[in-house]
Formats: sequence, structure tokens, C-alpha cells
Amino acid sequence: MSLSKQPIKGARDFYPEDMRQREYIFAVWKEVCELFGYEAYDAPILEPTDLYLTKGSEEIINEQTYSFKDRGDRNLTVRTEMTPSVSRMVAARRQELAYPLRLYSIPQCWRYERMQRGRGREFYQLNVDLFGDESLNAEVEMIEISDTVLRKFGAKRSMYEIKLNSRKLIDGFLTDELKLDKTQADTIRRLIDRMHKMATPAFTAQVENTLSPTQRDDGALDKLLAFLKADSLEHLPGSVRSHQSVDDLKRLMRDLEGLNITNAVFDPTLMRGFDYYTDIAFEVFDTDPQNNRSMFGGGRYDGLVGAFGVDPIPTIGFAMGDITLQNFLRSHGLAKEIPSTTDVYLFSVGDTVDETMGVARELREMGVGVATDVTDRKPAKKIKNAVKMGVRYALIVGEDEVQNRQYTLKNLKSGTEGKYSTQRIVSIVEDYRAG
RNA sequence: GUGCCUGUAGCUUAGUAGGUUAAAGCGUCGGGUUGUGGCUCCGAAGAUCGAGGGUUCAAGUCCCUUCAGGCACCCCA
Repeated sequence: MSLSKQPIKGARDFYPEDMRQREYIFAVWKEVCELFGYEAYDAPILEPTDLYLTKGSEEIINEQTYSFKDRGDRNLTVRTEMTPSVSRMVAARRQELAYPLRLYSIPQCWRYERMQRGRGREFYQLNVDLFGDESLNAEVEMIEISDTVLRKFGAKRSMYEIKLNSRKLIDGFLTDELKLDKTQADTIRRLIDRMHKMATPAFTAQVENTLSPTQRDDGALDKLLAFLKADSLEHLPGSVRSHQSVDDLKRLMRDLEGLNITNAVFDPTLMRGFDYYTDIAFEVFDTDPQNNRSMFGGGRYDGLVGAFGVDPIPTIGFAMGDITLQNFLRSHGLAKEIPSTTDVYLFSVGDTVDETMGVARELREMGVGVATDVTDRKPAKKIKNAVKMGVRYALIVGEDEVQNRQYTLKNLKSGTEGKYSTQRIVSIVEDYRAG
């Protein structure tokens, strides 16, 4: 029995061409975050299991994480997300950090899930968090960053839609208006989350089931349906239209419009897992009918830092996974060929091995990335190889070149070639890199 | 975790009602062209038919199990 050549279930190998895609995505993420003044941080990939238990949901820990006991008998869990870790870090230095605090990270996370398209067990995720700004400006900033990232990848605003909702609004409606208790509210919220997947009668039946007779007589179902039907803030029932959250959402949308972010819509059915979200949440959807799914989202979670026993800090953040993003880019034809990181494929022709290596060293000293090929293979093969690797230039060192110290540089994209000194080659490569 | 579908060379697939040496294209490698790729011609390598077990004189083809992938559910932190 030979060893398996496959990576473990749900995990990916990154060969150079995959790695280039990944590096490209990370580079865009990093660039945008840094444009907005966010700074990079990192945390261990292993955390105490307790860190994830604080949010409740024991089944998630048991069934959907990689958890184990280490040799010191500690219960550890491979991180499934970054938010608990960054909250822990901020809580630990609560007093000394400078606020508003802007942090980003691109961690690899692991979730023990059943495989499906766009959902593996291992993924990278951009995490962007803003601590210490309770104003709506923070919401605007989060969404503006999300929008900027997508547009840096070449996306048009028609390719995605930003759905907005407020947990405060929903909760206020469910408890004040419908008079539901907490358990009922949780159940209803979960139902709303799934309502697009259910037939309407099934949905209403289950809602009715949750309601008490008094609530039913009170017309709670109809009120709920009227609420959920609202496709804009103006269409909300009059009774909730004066809620503070409605004003917040209105202002948020007005601000976004001011930034030309016109693809943001209010959606009262948007729920987003919702365990630690406390107020406004948003989620970005792919508008392509082939891939019409949620790509990523975020929201305000003011309670998490305080869970570590320090004074709470208002916090908002979002996270974007690399797999869903790649699906989005592909479905809209935005995926790019990324050229090799090697500038020059340098090869010998004839008995010029020493000279070839010498030229390579000379170029490297001047900052050019050089891969050498001094095998006996035919020049045709060497060029083919360079093309396959995605290298832009082939550089040929044969007898003639050695004599004149002028080497044949071939642009593999255009097919043109000429003989140049190493100095000249460096500047040609630099020009190409510059764009 | 539940249900359904899929699994043949690196890739895409063909394989007759189960019958001897499993086929093709692309790709790979070599050669025509010993200093030049994306064209063309010739040739070669490459598959214990995902794996394990069973039925049968005989299984890629039927049955069971298992692994992997896809879809729906669950979940989506």
C-alpha cells in the first residue's frame, strides 16, 4: 500500500500557480487595509478550547472544530475564526492600546465541515476589525473597505449587493412589538434565517407553532410577515419606523450613497449566524445567478472584548474568505493569470555552463530574479519550459554571447529578442516590472 | 451527522446484454529540426478501471463496504 498523494480531506495543496493566485489575493487585501490605516497582527493557530466556548454553542465545538488535548492535558482547538483571538489580544492590553484601533490579519482557519463547493475545511480569511469607535462612521468604514477590496479585484458594483440589517431592530420588534420571550425570539430568528429555503406555508406554520395563543390572537404572524416583507426602510410597518435602528440604517445608507456605494439595500431577513452581533450587520452577496450566494459579511459585536473581564469596547469587524472570493472572481471572469515571480529563465547553449552561472550571479546581484537551466536539453525545450512556468524573459548564453558579453534576451510574450549587456538587461526587467 | 448523484491514464472522455492483450483526444517525454516555444509529422511512456471484499467458469461492467468529490439538509462562528 503506497502513501496517499492527496492532501487531507477539505485541505488544499498550493502549487506555484495556486500560490501566485493566493499571494495576489493577499496582496490586494493587505494593500486596501493599509490604505485605510489598518495594521497587521497575528495570533497562535491554537487557542484554548474555552475561548470558543464563551459564545455558547457547544455542538459547534464538538462537531465542527479540530480539538484535542495536548501533552500537558490542555484542551486546545485549532482556530475556526480570528475574532475571539483578536478580542483576547485587545482585552489583554485594553489600557495601553491606542483607539480607535484598526487591525487586520489573514489567518488560516480550520473547520471540521462536510465538504461542499466553496466550503472546505481549511481556508484563509481576511479579518478587519475596528475597536473603540461606537459611531456610525465605523459602519461606513467597514463597508467602504469591503467595497474597495472588491473593486480592487476589478469587480463592478452591479456584481454584488450589500445587504444591511440591524439586530437591535429585529430584537426590538420581536420582543416589544410581538411580545416574544427570549426563547421564542431565538427560534423565530433562526426561522427567518432559513425562510428563503422554505415554502411559505411551511414557514408560517412553524412561526404559528412557536407563538402562544395570545400572541396568535394578537396577529403576531401577520405583523411579522409585514415586517419581513419590507424591501426598504420606508416600507417597514409604522410601529417600528421610529426605532432608533431605523434612523441609524437610514443614515448609514445615505452616507454610503454619498460614497457612490449604491448597491446597499435593507433586508430584514438578513440574520448572519448572529450569536455575537449586537447591532448593525451586513452581508455581501454575489449577484451572478450562477453563484448567487453570500460571500462574506460582518457587523458590530460590542460585547466580545468585555467577555474577558475588562470594560467593553465598541467593536465592528468583517471577515472575507479566500475560497468564496475566488469563486466570485471566477464567476465574473475577474480571475487573472499571475506571472511568475522569476524574471528571467537563463539557459546555456553549448558548453557555456560556467559563463551562464556567472551571468546569473551578476544579474542577481543587481536584483533580477534568475532561474538557470544548464541541462543538455535542446533550446526549444528550455524555452517551452520557461513559457510553462510563466516567466517573461528567456536569456540565452551561447558561445557568441560569451565572446561579446552581449546576451540574447527574448520576450516570451511578444517573441521579440535582442542582444544586450547585463546592465541593459537589468533595466529592461525593471521597466517591465514597473508596468 | 442525514439523504441523493458521481469516481476508467496527469486532464476530458469511449468502453457493446459481464467474455480473452481496457480505447481515444489533449497533455507529457523522445525524434524529424544537436541556437530558439505556442504550427506540423513520426514514435514512446503512462491505468493493478478510487480502494477492499463478494457473486460468477469469467467483472471496468452486478452486489456490499469504504474512501474521495458534487448537490440538498444541518450548520455557516
